[in-house]
Amino acid sequence: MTDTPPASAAKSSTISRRREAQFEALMEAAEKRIVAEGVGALKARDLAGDIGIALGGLYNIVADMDDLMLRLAQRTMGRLDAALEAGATVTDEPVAQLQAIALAYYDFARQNLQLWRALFEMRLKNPDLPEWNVAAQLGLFRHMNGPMARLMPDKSEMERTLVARTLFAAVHGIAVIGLEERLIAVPPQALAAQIRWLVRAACKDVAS
Amino acid sequence: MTDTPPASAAKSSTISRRREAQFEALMEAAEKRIVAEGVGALKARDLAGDIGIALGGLYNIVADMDDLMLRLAQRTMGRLDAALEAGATVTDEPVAQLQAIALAYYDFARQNLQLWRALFEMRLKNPDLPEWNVAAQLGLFRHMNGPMARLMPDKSEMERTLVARTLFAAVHGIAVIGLEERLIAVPPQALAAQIRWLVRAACKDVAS
DNA sequence: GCGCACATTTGAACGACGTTCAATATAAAA
DNA sequence: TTTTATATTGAACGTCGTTCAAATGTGCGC
Repeated sequence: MTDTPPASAAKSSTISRRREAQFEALMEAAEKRIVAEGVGALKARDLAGDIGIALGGLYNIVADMDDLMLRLAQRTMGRLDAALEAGATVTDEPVAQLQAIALAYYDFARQNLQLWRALFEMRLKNPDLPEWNVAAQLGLFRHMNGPMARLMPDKSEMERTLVARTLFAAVHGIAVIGLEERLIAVPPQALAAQIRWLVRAACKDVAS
Repeated sequence: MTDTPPASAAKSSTISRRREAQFEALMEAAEKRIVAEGVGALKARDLAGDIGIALGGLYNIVADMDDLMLRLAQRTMGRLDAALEAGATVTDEPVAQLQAIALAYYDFARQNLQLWRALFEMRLKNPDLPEWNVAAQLGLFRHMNGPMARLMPDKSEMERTLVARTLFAAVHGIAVIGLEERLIAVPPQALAAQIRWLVRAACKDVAS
């Protein structure tokens, strides 16, 4: 039994229709619970009850809880990817584009707080992620390729991706610290302004 | 039984000498296990065995596992604070000082990877932290006050702390993403260069 | 309709976990 | 020594993810 990719478009035989429906119901139930109580509140028994199957039946839909969480992460990253895509297409000035992507990331995190948190807070028994999950993560950076190429046309691609990752990571850090409710809250608008400023400052310095 | 502050310097009566020694042994055993296997591998039974007491005896030393982890976090933050302090005193040029603090943070994270990770990865039953832990977190920012004041003398203090937090968060994000071994590794030296660059770029832009 | 092979679903049971608490051992006081 | 307070113990409890033999359901040739 190998690692099943998220969506196998191969055979839609009626046999697995039921399974797909169960899987979808499971995902939605899990997302509801995460949104309501955080990723730590995901319990096998609760989920089985939510979708009306016996406890053991969960393991016919997903391999285990780690698998469940990785699928959820995949969904969330899919939505995040769409949000970044939308952010990247509102303008075509490179700096403004990078700012829009950064703000789209922050807005997504804020409006999907628990699901976004679940991306990092899930503690898997097996520490190394399946390739399809790593690929989805790395795929998020692709939205920066365009503006980065126009911003630093003389630099090597390696250097560009390094800078892109640094920018992305910095914005991620600002979101993480800023949305941590255990510390003093900073107004969302002020945080957005900070993100805009940092991206602008970094771009100004790096423009070759 | 109220929340006990980390170090009560009040009475060092011989009565609690034993307890202090047990506490110290417990902390060291816990840190060893975290360093070796990560914070997820902390088990009450293992720790009790490590320091030679019965399982139930743990709850005479710490209130519960959450308490244990918060104490560990306090220790780690103490060391981190010292590392930042040391970084801040190698020069007195504001930008270089901020860069040094940022690099000290990154170096600490790299050289104390698992303990540093435990600061964020611990999942507590009770989500809100005790005041002494929040205070320790916020205290880490104080090393930036000096250089920030010299860098932006005309801005309000509120604005300065906001920028300081943004910078800190950005560096934190770079460390988090950079030290995540599940993604493609970036050489530590390159990451350090990125941190230096970002701090420099931000300071250049913000200098009033 | 009947019987048979196969797939799916079930829920009791298992081991690991954090936590509790009556029983026991140890130390202090009288 | 006897009595009282304190510290330690480890069996037991509830919760968790996971397993698996048994029960139930499904499709098919006759």
